[in-house]
Amino acid sequence: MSTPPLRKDAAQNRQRIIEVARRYVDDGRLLQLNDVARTASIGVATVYRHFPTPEALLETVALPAVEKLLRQAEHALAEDDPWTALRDFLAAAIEVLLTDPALPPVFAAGTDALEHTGDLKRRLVTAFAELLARAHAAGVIDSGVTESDMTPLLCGVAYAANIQSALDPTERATLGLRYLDLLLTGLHRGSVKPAALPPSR
Amino acid sequence: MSTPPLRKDAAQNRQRIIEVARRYVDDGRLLQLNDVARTASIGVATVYRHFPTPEALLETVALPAVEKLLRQAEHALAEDDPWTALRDFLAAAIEVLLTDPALPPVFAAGTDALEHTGDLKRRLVTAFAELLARAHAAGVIDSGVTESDMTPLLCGVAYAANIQSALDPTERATLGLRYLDLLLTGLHRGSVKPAALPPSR
DNA sequence: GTTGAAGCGGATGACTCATCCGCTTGTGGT
DNA sequence: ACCACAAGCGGATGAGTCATCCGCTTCAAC
Repeated sequence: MSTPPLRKDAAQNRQRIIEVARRYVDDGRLLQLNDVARTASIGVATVYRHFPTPEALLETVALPAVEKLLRQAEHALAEDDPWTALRDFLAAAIEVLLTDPALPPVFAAGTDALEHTGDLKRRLVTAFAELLARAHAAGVIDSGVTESDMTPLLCGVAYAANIQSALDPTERATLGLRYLDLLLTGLHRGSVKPAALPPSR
Repeated sequence: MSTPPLRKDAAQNRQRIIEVARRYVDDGRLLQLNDVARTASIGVATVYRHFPTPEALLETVALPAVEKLLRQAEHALAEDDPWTALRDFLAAAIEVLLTDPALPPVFAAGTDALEHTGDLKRRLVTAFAELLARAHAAGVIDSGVTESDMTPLLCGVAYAANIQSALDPTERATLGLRYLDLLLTGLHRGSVKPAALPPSR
């Protein structure tokens, strides 16, 4: 189960591959393993050994962002008001989803389809479920909405904002937050209209 | 501008190609022009002549569905209550989007990127904008939502429902309607909660 | 320094893509 | 009925991508 530590040169190569891939993703270029190998001046086989498929590589590229999000989820769990906690976390998630092009595919994939991120994402989903459960307990959210609805809905919001491909990433993030606001209004239950999201941060 | 009518055999081939492609789409197979050609027992070049790219073919496959939707939009314009009209049309759209796998790409593409459907889709968007304008005029909808938000939001809802890939198409359509309901609640403005969608057409 | 395991790389065969061009067929004119 | 020719056909083919295999190199434990 546990992999023995990588040889020094191997670890270096792996790192290099990830860096190059990150540039590809940021530039919106298609991740092609042969191509990445050439750019990194590394043998094709080496790349394939570390990452059998483009998806696996993408996943690894996305990993830091998932970690960051997980920290934010845990931070949100410290917040007192369940609605604020949920809302702020969702906003953070949307922002990251729209800022880092590596993330949406990871989010859209089923937890178990993920080789490298699976565990991490499961933890994220758990924290997420907890936030949702608290909101439910407080009665501030539509009771028909389950935990398994949240990831798809989040991806849907991100997807919607991403369709406006003419916009630059920042504008798209803003749009995404606006769409999230719409969704949140739909989700919210309670006597008062939920406060709109703060201007962004 | 106007193309001279196709030779009889050519028209036949074209039709055959579309039929085969339709099967591909319905089965969720990837549309590969060479592949379609082989299945249809038609030369590759013939396929490429009629449809230079898989997208063009897909678009043509989607055409009847777009037409159907356009009719529904026009039908909705006959409805008295602006909110009901908008809501019912959106529900119909979601249902079609989730039922016919050829449609989402066409909807997600910019109106002008479409070779064969462009005109039709523009008409659809126009009817759509009219429905939205009426809702705005009646003050039953969030004033910040513009016509150009609607297609993305619709695609987002469809996308969200489609992520649950384990579900069969019918269940996914139901889920999509539920998500649409959430969105509609977010969109709606007025003293009373909007009536939920009827149980499905 | 030696040794064997871990890792490397690029040549290569399988496969997909889309074009080109010599041949066939439908059609409009006589 | 026949002809002429434009419209259309098809598949062979070159360009390009993908992923594997295996002989060679390098690391690190002793």
